[in-house]
Amino acid sequence: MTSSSPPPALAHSAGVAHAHKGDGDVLRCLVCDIRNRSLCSSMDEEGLAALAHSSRQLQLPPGTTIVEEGEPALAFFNVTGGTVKLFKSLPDGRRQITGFADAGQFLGLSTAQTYSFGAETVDNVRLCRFLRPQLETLLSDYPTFERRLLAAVTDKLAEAQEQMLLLGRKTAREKVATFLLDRMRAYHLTMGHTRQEVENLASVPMTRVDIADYLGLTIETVSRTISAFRRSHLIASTENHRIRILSVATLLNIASGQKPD
Amino acid sequence: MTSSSPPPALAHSAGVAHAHKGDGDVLRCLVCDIRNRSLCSSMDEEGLAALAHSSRQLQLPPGTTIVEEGEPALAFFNVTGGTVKLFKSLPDGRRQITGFADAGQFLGLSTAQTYSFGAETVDNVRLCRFLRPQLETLLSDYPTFERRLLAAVTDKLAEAQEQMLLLGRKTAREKVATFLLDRMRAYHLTMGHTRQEVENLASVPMTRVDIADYLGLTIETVSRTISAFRRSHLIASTENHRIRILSVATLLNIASGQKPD
DNA sequence: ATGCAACCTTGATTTAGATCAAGTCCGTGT
DNA sequence: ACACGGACTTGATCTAAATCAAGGTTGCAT
Repeated sequence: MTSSSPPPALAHSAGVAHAHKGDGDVLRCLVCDIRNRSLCSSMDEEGLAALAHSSRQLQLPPGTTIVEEGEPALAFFNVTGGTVKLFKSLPDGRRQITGFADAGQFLGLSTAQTYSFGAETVDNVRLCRFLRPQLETLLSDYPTFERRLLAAVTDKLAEAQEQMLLLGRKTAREKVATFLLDRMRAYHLTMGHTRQEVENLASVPMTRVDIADYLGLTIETVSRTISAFRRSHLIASTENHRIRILSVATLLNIASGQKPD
Repeated sequence: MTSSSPPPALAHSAGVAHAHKGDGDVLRCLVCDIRNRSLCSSMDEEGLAALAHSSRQLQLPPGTTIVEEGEPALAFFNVTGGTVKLFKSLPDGRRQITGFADAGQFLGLSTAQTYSFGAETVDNVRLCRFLRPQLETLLSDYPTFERRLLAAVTDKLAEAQEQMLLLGRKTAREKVATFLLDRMRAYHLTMGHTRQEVENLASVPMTRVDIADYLGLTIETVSRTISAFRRSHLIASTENHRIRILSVATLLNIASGQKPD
């Protein structure tokens, strides 16, 4: 089983310290470059002003705690840059990362009074924070926004089901192949569709520990499997947490459970 | 890896054949006994009439296919009796059951044009079927219903994250203990809270194959683990797919990852 | 009441991935 | 330039759960 070292755990207040003023700039959401890949695409110009008014923008360094398991669920977040990991832990430190939220994804929804999961930045992260009462006002005032959120949560649920299939029934090899393809898709989504066929890059800002805790493996198995893919020329490492995928088709076959290599 | 034999796979039409007329009885939802444990609790009397008008009630025998992976997502369902299993499969037949939907639970939400999962009855199931356009009308006409659905999907997502922790990081023993406690809670929820402390029963209508495919184990490991619990007097088998839990506290300890037995 | 088929249990053996154990690589600060 | 620490890789060994292999139980249909 894998555990992570105790996180730096900056409190909410630390995030607030980094917060932009945000009171005057009704334009913030209007000029947001990833708006159309997020919930906010459901808003007209007036709605965007309301969003800007209801939220504060935070800029957080790697390893910052955003949400702590069991703490009161006070806020909802929209990631506008970087990557966040969401996780659940067992008392002895075993940890399962339940997802990575890249730019355009939301996090922090809860019907309970407390969060049932933790969230921490992987790299430098920008996000918009909505306090719960403000979010609820938005949902009531903008039915298209609420409908969009319902669709987004529904998609997250389908993703979670796919991940359950991976965790319960895929081999280490299949898990890693699936992960790399997912990270390629994440990269294409956030970078826009510029030259995606030419590049086939996957962004992997997280450590081996995080990957292992996401796939239900150990870091050694993740490392060995990636090495094996590299030896087979299915992938090639590049600079800076990037992996180039040399054979998408083969990796797709592996990821979906076909025999061949 | 585990696979299931090809299911009987009655088509939608089979379900329709069993359908009640439903056109006249505006009272159906009003008199529904599990209404308050479901989405429908968000509706006033007028809304309940609208629900009855928008849905058809189906009665399906064990092993009936409700939703087929990859088929057009035409309907949404509310389970009013019995237990449904939801699953995803790999091409070679490996299967992961992503959840069991007992009375009061919904299934069939999808933003995609097709279902990304399959659903099949475990025992005798009663459910209400809403076609997509009808569901969308209801969501638009009854904001409290939509809000309730959002909350329900959010809860399902939290459940899915809990299951990812189980699949990725729990031992066989911990998985089975968690499952038994979950089934006890499911039983208490559907049976009302009559004498729950006295009884401590879990309803387990599904086969070992289903349990194994839900927990990411083999049937042999599930069987051995349940036998071991019985030998340790943590549980006792009773008649008819019921298991009596003799030591909830110990099982809770095991389920949450503490060492002892 | 008997026979079949599906389901479940138990035992023996194997194996994928975990654990244990060194290293290597790389970026940062001095 | 160098050494310190964190992240990663690679190899050797171990083990929890899978696989293989019989039986046993149960319930239903004749």
